[in-house]
Amino acid sequence: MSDIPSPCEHLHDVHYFTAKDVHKRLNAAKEQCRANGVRFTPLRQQIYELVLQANKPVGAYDLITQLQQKRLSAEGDKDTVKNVAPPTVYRSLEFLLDEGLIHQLTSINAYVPCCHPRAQHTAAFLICEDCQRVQECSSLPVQEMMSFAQQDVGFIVARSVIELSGRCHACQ
Amino acid sequence: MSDIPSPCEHLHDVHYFTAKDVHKRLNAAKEQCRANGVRFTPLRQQIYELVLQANKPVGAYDLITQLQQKRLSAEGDKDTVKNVAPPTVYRSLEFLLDEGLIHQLTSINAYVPCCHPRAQHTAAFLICEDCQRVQECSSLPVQEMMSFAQQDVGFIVARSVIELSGRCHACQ
DNA sequence: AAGTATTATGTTATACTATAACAATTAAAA
DNA sequence: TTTTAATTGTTATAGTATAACATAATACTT
Repeated sequence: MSDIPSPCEHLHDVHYFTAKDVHKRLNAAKEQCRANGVRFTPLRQQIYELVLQANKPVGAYDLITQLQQKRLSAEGDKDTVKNVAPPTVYRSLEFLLDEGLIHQLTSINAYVPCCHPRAQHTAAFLICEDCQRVQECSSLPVQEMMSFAQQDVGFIVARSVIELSGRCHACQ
Repeated sequence: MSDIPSPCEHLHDVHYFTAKDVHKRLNAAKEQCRANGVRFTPLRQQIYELVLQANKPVGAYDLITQLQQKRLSAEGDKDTVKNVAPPTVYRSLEFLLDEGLIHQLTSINAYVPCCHPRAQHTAAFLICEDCQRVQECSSLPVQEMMSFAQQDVGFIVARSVIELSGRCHACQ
């Protein structure tokens, strides 16, 4: 991984899962979905896998391309392969977002795995414009922002987008 | 304005400028641009004015429509009116962003006036999904997030997107 | 003031991101 | 098994943004 100091236990690279890690995540997701009574279909699993395997945030249309290629190389008969259209991917992304398995990076129109899949949680993202790596942070300052909004301003936060772009420690 | 408590001097509604306020802003912007050695052209001024006059965040294509209408009603001879194409508006928006006169709300693809036009400053935005009003906040928690990223994580922040959507105090 | 360079705007085309609407298919429930 | 519900496929299109080049306006130089 990296030699970035981690003064905060809630700060993580979101990339560079080993094959083993990916496998673990898939199983955990399968289990979580069963527990939640929702279906972790092959399509959803494939898309989650692609997001996990990427070493940088992936765009929806990247996923469309990759999924199409996967289908072409998997299928024997090329003529029966179904096309991958945007809604196919966007719907699965929405599912994964709802399950908290991935995060959307609004500022760059891309998606990354969630470091700690669990109930909806707010998080900040540090996006390196140089190496493209992303760190997810759900630590103190983020929570303070939330409580500031809620308690001091009286604003009830439903959704948050906190994305800081710049240069990560390793790229300086 | 509103009866929202303002525990923080750096918290402001970004909308509801009076005609007088708009006029003041335009003059201030003119002065600032002169000082910076950049040109505050009629087009840029018009677009800034539209952003100031809006009582909610405006999208680029809203501005295109409004600008087109303005040209049609201003011009006597309808045949010589030039069309407003996207680049026309986007380029002026970019200029206004660079000058710090407006902010971009990435999560809703819209633009709002900056409360305190000045050197680039990071700010958080509270976006009410009910009344559409936006509050700009450059107070403590935001600065803490920045210093956390920079000092504790070693991440140099170049651009930030901090947007909290939900319900404002008045809409509860 | 004329000519040159620079900046800004107009124009056309297109890329990229995302969703609506409806059909077909698959899985779950009765 | 039949019915129902959920998922996926398919076609079309909406919405956001930029590339590339032409024209026009402004600033600069002599």
